[in-house]
Amino acid sequence: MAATDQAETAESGTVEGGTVGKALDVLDQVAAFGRPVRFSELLSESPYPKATLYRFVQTLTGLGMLSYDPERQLYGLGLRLVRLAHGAWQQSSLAPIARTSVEHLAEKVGETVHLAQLDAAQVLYVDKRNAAKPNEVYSSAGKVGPAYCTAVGKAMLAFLPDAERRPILEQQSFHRFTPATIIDRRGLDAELATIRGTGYALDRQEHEPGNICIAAPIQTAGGWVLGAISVTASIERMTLHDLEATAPDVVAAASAIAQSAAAWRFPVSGEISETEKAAECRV
Amino acid sequence: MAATDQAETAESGTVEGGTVGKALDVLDQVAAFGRPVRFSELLSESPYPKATLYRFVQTLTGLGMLSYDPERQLYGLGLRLVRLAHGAWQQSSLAPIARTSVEHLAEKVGETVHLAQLDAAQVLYVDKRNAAKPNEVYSSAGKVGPAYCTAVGKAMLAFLPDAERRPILEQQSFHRFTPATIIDRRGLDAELATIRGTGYALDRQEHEPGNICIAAPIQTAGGWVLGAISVTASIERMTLHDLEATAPDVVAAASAIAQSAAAWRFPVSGEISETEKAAECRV
DNA sequence: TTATCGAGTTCCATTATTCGGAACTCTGTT
DNA sequence: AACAGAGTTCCGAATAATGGAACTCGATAA
Repeated sequence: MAATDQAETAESGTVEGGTVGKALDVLDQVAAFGRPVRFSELLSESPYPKATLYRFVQTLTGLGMLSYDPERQLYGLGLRLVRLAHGAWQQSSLAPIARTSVEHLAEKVGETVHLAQLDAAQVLYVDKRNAAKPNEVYSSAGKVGPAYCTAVGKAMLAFLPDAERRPILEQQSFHRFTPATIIDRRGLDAELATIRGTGYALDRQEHEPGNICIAAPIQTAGGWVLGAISVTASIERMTLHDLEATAPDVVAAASAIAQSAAAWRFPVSGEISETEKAAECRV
Repeated sequence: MAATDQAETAESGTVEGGTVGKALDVLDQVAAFGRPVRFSELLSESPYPKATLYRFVQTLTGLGMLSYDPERQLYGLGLRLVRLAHGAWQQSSLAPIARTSVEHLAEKVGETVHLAQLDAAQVLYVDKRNAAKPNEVYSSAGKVGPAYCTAVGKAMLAFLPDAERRPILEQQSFHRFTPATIIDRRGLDAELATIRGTGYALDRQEHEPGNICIAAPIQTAGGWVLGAISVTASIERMTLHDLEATAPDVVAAASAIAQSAAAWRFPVSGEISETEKAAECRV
């Protein structure tokens, strides 16, 4: 479940000594509860002494990063985060660039499509499209999942340069979600090699019983992994074999996104040409 | 457009002396650009000296709040924000609670429905549903807009207690977006009084030319303003009169949401017993 | 080739902020 | 009336942030 997934790698507590890092740890902690919390609840799980934690919580509340309900004395994540995340989603995620491709794929295969990126050893879903009931987008954007047992996660891991993959693998907790979950490094290494061979990754009910997925990595021309796109199906409606038949579509979607990304990134830094100057002059 | 809206009240620079506040100011600054930025661009608009700003940017990048593209030397908002915002949206926004009502309303009136809350003197859109093309949800969640010239903003302002409304009004910049925009305090006060009379607010192309809206506040039994829900239409498809005919539906949706919210807030914390119930009634 | 310039980065003594133990205030309980 | 536990405030000590200045690196000019 979501709560379990989150707890998995959440403990990688910031190695940062700074005040800002500590404050963000507190935010993460509130997020980990998944519901508004009492001060004492936080305190009991916090490495900080009462007065210190209290100050943090006060500061964060004052800054809008936490919300506070004085009635019930409950702290929750603040709306300012939603505002900031909107920008993050637009600027740093593949979602806006990939939107058309995601929709295309969803319509073509008639199943749920996910777009994901790596964030600190975890899979972060940044977009989702369900052909049948095309809603609930936000319900998924921002969710996190394990990298070692999801199709998107394995697709990304497989094509990562060794130097980057190693530290990420070391942070995985290898929890057995289902009987099919790969829970040892050796097994995963083999799986990743296979994926490198075929060009796409499969999730054979490794994360959630009854759910199978196929995913392809989104890579720049230079081989840099930007993210992954996947199709999810229920075993009640599709066999793994059926799903594998969509591989060409998934791979095609992934490379279409990669191309859009390349086109998008080019003019970004290009020494701010005339076009951008005009737009920028007046603020 | 969006950039303008944001710039309006964004300058309310944190009055906080703390390090965390300053770091968040930097985040806001990056957000204000609306695109990845060079260090020097930030520096030129920052109150901090080079070394200080540099350290902030380094820290934030290390913490995942900013992303950095070494290739092009550009900083953007980081994906960690997306992760946190997911929690914020679920915990602190009305969106999950209101979802059914929002969809209901969208289907009934066949136009775009917005759900908004107040965040630091600005309107923050937390959900959206377009009956025609039921997508693009995230494209709207997290967006901000002016409070004084949107239907949702005015609906909330009108029903806020005096003590809360006053400081918010003082932070408004009263920019004239269209000829219909109300740009003086007196005019706005009169408008708010009218809204208190009718129970709903109208936007007569005050923010965007060609767009009209109707909104109702979402209030607890005790009169606390939680947010607002609105219907947006284009003048090409609907007259203001047509739109006003939906008022009962909008108001009904708002009160349905308020009721769900009340029900939701009760069982929130496990060990709250009889003692706190009394406090609740008095809101 | 060498000088120049600006962007980005590092250093470190000074300064201001954060830290956290302990004491205090409420509110509800024994 | 005494107690208990959550939440809050205080203040000297400990720590982290500050920012001027110096340095590196590329690119452009002389």
